[in-house]
Amino acid sequence: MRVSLRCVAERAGVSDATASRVLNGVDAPVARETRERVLRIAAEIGYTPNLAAKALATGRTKTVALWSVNLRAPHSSQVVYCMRDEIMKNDYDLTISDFKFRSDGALDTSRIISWPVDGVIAVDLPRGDVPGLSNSLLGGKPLVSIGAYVLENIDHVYVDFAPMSAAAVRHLHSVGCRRIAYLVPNWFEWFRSADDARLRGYETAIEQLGLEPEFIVTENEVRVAVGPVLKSHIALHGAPDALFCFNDNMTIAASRALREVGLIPGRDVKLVGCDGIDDSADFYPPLTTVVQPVEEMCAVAWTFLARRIKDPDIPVQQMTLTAKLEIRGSSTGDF
Amino acid sequence: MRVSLRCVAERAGVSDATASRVLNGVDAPVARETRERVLRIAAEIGYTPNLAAKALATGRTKTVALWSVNLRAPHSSQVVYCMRDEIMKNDYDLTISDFKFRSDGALDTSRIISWPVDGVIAVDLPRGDVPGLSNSLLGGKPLVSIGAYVLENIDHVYVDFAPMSAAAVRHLHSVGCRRIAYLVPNWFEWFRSADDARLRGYETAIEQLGLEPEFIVTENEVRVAVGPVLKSHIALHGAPDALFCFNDNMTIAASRALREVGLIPGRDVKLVGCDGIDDSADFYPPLTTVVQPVEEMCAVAWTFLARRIKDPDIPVQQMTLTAKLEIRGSSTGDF
DNA sequence: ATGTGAGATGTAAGCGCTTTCAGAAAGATT
DNA sequence: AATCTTTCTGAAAGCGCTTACATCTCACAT
Repeated sequence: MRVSLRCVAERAGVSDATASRVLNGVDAPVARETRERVLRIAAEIGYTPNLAAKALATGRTKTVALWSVNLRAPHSSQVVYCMRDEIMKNDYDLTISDFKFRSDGALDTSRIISWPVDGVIAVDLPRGDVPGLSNSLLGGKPLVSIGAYVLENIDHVYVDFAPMSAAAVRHLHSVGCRRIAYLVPNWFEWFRSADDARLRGYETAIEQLGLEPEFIVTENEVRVAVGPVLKSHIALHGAPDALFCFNDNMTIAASRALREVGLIPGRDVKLVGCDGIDDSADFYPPLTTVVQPVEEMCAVAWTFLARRIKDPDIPVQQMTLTAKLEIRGSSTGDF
Repeated sequence: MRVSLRCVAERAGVSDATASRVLNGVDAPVARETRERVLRIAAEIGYTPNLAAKALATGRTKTVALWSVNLRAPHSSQVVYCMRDEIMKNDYDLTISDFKFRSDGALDTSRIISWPVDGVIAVDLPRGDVPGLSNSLLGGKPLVSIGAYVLENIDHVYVDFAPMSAAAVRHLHSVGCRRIAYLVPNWFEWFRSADDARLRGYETAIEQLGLEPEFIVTENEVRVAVGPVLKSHIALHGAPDALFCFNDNMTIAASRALREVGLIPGRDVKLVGCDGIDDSADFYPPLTTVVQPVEEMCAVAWTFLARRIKDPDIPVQQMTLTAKLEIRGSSTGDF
């Protein structure tokens, strides 16, 4: 039998109500003596409140859900952990989940809706078409999204890759590259339709420089798929001067594949990736990468969520941040 | 106003009890017609149960907490994600949290205890001295731990590094290394006292081979600390033939530092790491590493937890698994 | 007819907590 | 001394759900 509020109350010789007042409201009018007695006894018998009961009674939990597409992806986990700090700093607790998809492919939101949390932060929401999602409320729960795709009508922190992917291409051009290919997963068509900013930046810059766009598209399972696709592309068309990669994992996989066909990554083929994973500077060659302003994203997201929790009726909040290009050996050849 | 069970019941013209029976018990005796009506209406008005209420009423949630030291560490996240699959495969839900420490340094377990979950799986529990933890119950909740340190009296899946770290040392010896140093974080003293199996394996093998043990100990913050420490060690004592590294992150950081002092990792200094992070094969040189049998660990842990949830009084369950040495270029020089 | 039991449903208590409301005690004000 | 405040505390309802237990209705055997 767990120790409940009533246990504390009984031993202290007060009613549940009083015990509850002591254990929660700092401001509640309770005699100093009573308060101390209750606190002492609670500590003595090791009382911990039953959160389910508390949630049921109050409708609040001081907990938010952090919801991510794929926690294992380095970038998601960066955001998730930064967001976690932000949330805990603000004295909320959190629970982290992957998105879950139903068999029909739709996002399964039921769990989030049922679960006793005060709000949800969604990292890299896949597209904007979450059923039941409207106006920053997911089944009545405040929701803020963080990601690199434009979403409308919901609170959203948007990271615009376009300027920096264009900058990356120009940078590659400036170090002498003329055949700059975009290495991208085969959600490609989808990226086109979703107006992916990386793609937009790439195409804009390529055109401005008077170059030819070139795409190397890999199968879904990225890490293992990059090698074969890249190698056969090279066999057919020869190697490009440079690879602009959808993310750093692809850069790393590409790097290995290049070596396997006798090319030195960073020398023979320059490399730029995206996201700035933790190992990027320690990799060999050190990776040039377009990093997202993770801390700022998280801080803004929290602000948005806190505001909406306080008042669900405020207008939609959106903010656009830009990424940053970190230049290292993999694109300069200097390592 | 959220839609509640009662809403469904009212519209269907039945009592809450009946509605509840329909929505839960597959076996409950409800007229086919009634059942269908209730289900239809529930779907129509988009009913989702209030988990807090459910948890309060039943004392169960079909949810387990996954508790980790540092989710961002590659190894933890491997285990966490594998464990996640295992849990979801068994039709449970999960919530993931980092360990939280109180200001006095003790583990803060209150949150886990209060939170409505049926059990907890702790990944890499720091030592065994969790207050309130006894006999696989954490404040009355079933708990299973997964990790590389011996814990007593609690359900535990133990990964024994000793045989494989000894094997790693012998392997390095067999490719010609004679000065094989152990690169380890400065929790070192602690590892000694905790009888760290990596260390034990290392020391055993070194002694058997008649070699001198050599330690390179880094400051807490591993990723940034490895470089300076390793470089100054080399400046003072010259470079060892090989580095046995506490984990793959340290291998990667070491690798960079070696290059910075003009040594080629994998050629001039052989490298073996631990954990088998996702990028280890794609790294340059490809990393030799001692991998843990993550899937098996998770499967066993789930079995343990499921059993204890069903019956909290069964005797302590423990199992020892061994790691596996994956040999790649960083130790053979062949890349 | 009568009894029996299975099947279907409703009633009500209770899970552990918060919170409104009202009442008691104590002090302040006239 | 009577009244009014203020301070403190308890009673009780209710959050949304489950689950014994009670009830009622038939179909069927006797």
